[in-house]
Amino acid sequence: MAFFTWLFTRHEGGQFVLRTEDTDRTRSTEAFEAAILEDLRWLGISWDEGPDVGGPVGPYRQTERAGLYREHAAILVERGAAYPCYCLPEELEAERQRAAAEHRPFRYSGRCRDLTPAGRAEMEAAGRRATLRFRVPAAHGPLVVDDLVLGRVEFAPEDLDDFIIQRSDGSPLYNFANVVDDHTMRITHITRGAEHLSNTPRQFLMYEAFGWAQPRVAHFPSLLGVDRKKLSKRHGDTAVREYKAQGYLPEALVNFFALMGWYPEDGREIFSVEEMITRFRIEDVGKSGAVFDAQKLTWMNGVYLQEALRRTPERVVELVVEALRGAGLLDGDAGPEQRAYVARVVAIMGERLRLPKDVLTYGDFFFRDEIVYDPQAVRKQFRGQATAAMLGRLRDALGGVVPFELAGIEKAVRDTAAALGVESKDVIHPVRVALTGKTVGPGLFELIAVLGRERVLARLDRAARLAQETVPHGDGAR
RNA sequence: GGCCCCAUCGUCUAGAGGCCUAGGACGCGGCCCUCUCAAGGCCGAAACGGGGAUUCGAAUUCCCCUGGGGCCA
Repeated sequence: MAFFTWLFTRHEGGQFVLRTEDTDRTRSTEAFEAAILEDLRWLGISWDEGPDVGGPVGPYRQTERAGLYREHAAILVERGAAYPCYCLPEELEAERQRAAAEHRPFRYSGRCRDLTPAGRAEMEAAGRRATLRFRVPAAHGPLVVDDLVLGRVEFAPEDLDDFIIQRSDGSPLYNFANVVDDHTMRITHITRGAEHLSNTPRQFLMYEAFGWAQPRVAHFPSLLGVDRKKLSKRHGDTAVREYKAQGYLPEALVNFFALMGWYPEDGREIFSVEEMITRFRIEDVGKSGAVFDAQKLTWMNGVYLQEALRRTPERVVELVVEALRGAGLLDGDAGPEQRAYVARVVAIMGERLRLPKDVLTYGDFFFRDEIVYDPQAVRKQFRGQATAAMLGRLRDALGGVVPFELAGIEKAVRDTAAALGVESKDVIHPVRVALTGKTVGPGLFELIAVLGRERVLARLDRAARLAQETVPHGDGAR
């Protein structure tokens, strides 16, 4: 993906040229491009030239460069470095099948390589439309790729078949289009995924045919899914969208991506974009593909969410509002009042969040009129009449707390426990269940203050009735 | 199928001949702290794919195999 290219150019102080490679027309739409650019921007990845901002060597969309490719294909044909091939896909497929059946490697037969003008005319007359094939030179030394990440890699030219550079409809193939683009855009360093390594010798051959200097290349390790298969482009791109929608922070994503294949010398894992750029060294990039570990990403997001909480709590509030909306616990048009309420909630439980949606597991009760009692929690903390009585007492105590604030609330709870001759926690736990329906969540006193007297008293009442019905099991647990 | 790349805990990785009893991080388990959970602190389980070779000595170099991935089809 564009990520390492960005890191590399920013570190080296070069120009990052973004190009839309949409020769694979089946899945290329303007909307698709716009979405990708938007995601990159959201991640904080910036470029100096590209389809949206233009630049001196544009246009930056391959579909807008069709003429350029045709011109250059013509040059190769003129030089004899490429030739029209009239073989039909079905014929090629048949040859391939035959090769497989006879257990020998499939090579292009070269049938059209030395077609005479008369032979070509015959094919044309038969209504065949030609693709263009690149003629791999017969006697050529080893093709050496001196990769910035992988080191020296050699390919034997005789292993390369004459390959197609232009489809019969005149559209260019990826490999060819890239060579033309990279040269005409004066690209000095090609940085791309490792899956393109095998294309490199073919591209070098084309550079030679044109008489162009070869740029440096760097192949970064691929990102793998949990199945160890390479994350497809589509897959990876939609992933960013999904993480964004789930409330992941872009800085967490960027930090996480950086660690996929590259580690700073001192082993630190959390660093800012600035640090990342200054410390990034292409020679430290690993060679093996890395599996995307969603759990670690989530952990890292927690780290950044905590930082955001300290620095810009309103940003966390915004994220939490989105999560609540998504869960249907907040109106679509959360007004300032509701936001202020969410802010209070975030203030007392923000440190528990790794993802905005964690608000649902720790604090959904702040946003429900009817809270949901976790049966297990009820069974564990409610002891029939005794609990009901205790809740009633606390209700009365809380009813008299003025102002309804932390200190008074805590005193009321602890005094109730003392009056009952039990430990504070023996009151706190059942009360938490009574007010929230669960055994996990923010501190009880804080939560009571945020909930407010009215709701607290109502929930205590309701819980007392529930507790009464909850007869302790005779299982000897206590 | 041919060619190419890769190979350390489940995952991301440190390690560039002795510093390795293989280190860190996420995750996992335990303990502590504590009103619960989370966080935090401490502790723990967990890896050099296999076989040769070089060397006084190999995770580290070389070869083969195996496995995974990719490109071309």
